[in-house]
Amino acid sequence: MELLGNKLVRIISNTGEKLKRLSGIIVETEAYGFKDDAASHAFRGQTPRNAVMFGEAGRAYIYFIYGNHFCVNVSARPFEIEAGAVLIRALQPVEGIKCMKIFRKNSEELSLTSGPGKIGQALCIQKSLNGQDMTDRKSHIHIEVGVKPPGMIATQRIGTSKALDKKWRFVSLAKSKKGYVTNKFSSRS
DNA sequence: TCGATGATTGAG
DNA sequence: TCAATCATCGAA
Repeated sequence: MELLGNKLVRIISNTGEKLKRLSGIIVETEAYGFKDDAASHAFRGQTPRNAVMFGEAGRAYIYFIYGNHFCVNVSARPFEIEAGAVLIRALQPVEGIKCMKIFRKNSEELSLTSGPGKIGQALCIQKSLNGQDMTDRKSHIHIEVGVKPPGMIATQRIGTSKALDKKWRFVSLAKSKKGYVTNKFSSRS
């Protein structure tokens, strides 16, 4: 996927002190489409929550799930009419690791951002970031272009029971071996 | 309005 | 294997 290897950057301004910069290399993503994709939030049409998926590409789509977790997406539309987004599932932490550990309550580096909800915690993601332009380096959450990893593989998606035939989960093979990505490769039948 | 549910995580 | 936990959505 296009996003793999790029850097997700989160800038936080707390207590009026200098801006803190948290970032990580994107090592795992999942794509979600429109009406042909039953697992997508956009499947049933546009709602206030998924409006970003129908808007301009390159925006942040932040949503709250399971009562506890924030997930980060980048809106993307493969073709004019469609809606869609790419869920960022895992990062390799780069900047502000110490800070992330605080947000994540002192966990190990490998498990800091190895899951969608964990990224939400580690990067202090809030709903107010929804709709931010992620192509603008001034945004408090944005993408910086990096180097594409050599080995990328596509697998079945995780965490949803719908449209399992679509192999739209993309991971960087090298990073997955190091343990930076979610480790549920086999789903229970 | 009300009830079901989910692109998850962490503990048991 | 299972509970936590709540915003969102669709049906009533």
